[in-house]
Amino acid sequence: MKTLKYSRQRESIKACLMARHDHPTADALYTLIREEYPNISLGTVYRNLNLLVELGEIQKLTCGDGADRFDADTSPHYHFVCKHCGKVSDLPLDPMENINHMAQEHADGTVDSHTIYFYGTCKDCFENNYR
Amino acid sequence: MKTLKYSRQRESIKACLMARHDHPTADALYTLIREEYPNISLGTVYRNLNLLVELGEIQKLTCGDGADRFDADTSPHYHFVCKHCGKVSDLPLDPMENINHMAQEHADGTVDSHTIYFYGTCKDCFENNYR
DNA sequence: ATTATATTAGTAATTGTTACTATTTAATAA
DNA sequence: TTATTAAATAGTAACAATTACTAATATAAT
Repeated sequence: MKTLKYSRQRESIKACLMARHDHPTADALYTLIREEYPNISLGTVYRNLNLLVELGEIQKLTCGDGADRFDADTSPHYHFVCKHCGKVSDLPLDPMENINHMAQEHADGTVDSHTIYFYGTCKDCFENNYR
Repeated sequence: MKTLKYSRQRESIKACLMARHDHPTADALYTLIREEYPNISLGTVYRNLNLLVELGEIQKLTCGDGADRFDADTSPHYHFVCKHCGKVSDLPLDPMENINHMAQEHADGTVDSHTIYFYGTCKDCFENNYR
């Protein structure tokens, strides 16, 4: 079987993601990590992010704009996406486990999870007249 | 200003999408429409789909797997995504307007809409032992 | 019919992401 | 400590989804 081996790069990627609350894209993380590891490759960032997702140590966010984003907080929670600047922020709203059961009643299959993205205008964009 | 001009292709794209309930990707629609317009181009399909989304006549679904999907039903409703085969189906669950207000209380901005995707295993995949 | 402009087909370019490969690194055994 | 094995890497190429470009065509208005 395939056993996991330590890698400085992977540790750095995870540490970097944990230190942030802005849900960076793979490319944004790549730029950040290159300050510490100037010749890390973008493929290494992607590979490790996907691996960490598989291990359940981080989660991937697909919120409709271009690139996927990553979140070191794996507890169930929701996100708020600004339609103007694309910023994604955590929404400390209690997770609604019950809606899986509500959906189950109408679904043609077994429901076991859900994602919710809320869309609107963030405070910054509102104050700056939507940029 | 830019005035809209009729196009057979656009009509065909919309009609084709309205006739389906399986939320096809742009490429899937392209294949379907080529039966009627054998030399329509993929770019035309993408351009018109995006235009129809802007006009509010259809909606785009981004459910995390590869390509975006399109839905001619613009009324607020939710979707069920099978984690095994990727099939996306409508979930006739009453839209929860109230959760925008719930989110509003915790969001750093103005919330005006949301999307929910439910994930699980569809009946077909379950019966076929997950393929 | 003439004109103006939106739309198109076809193609090239871009973006986000994954795959490939020779080299390096980490874990293990001798 | 050195030798062995396999995982991870950097660098690059390939890929898939989507958008941009352009000359030709279709639509609407004059």
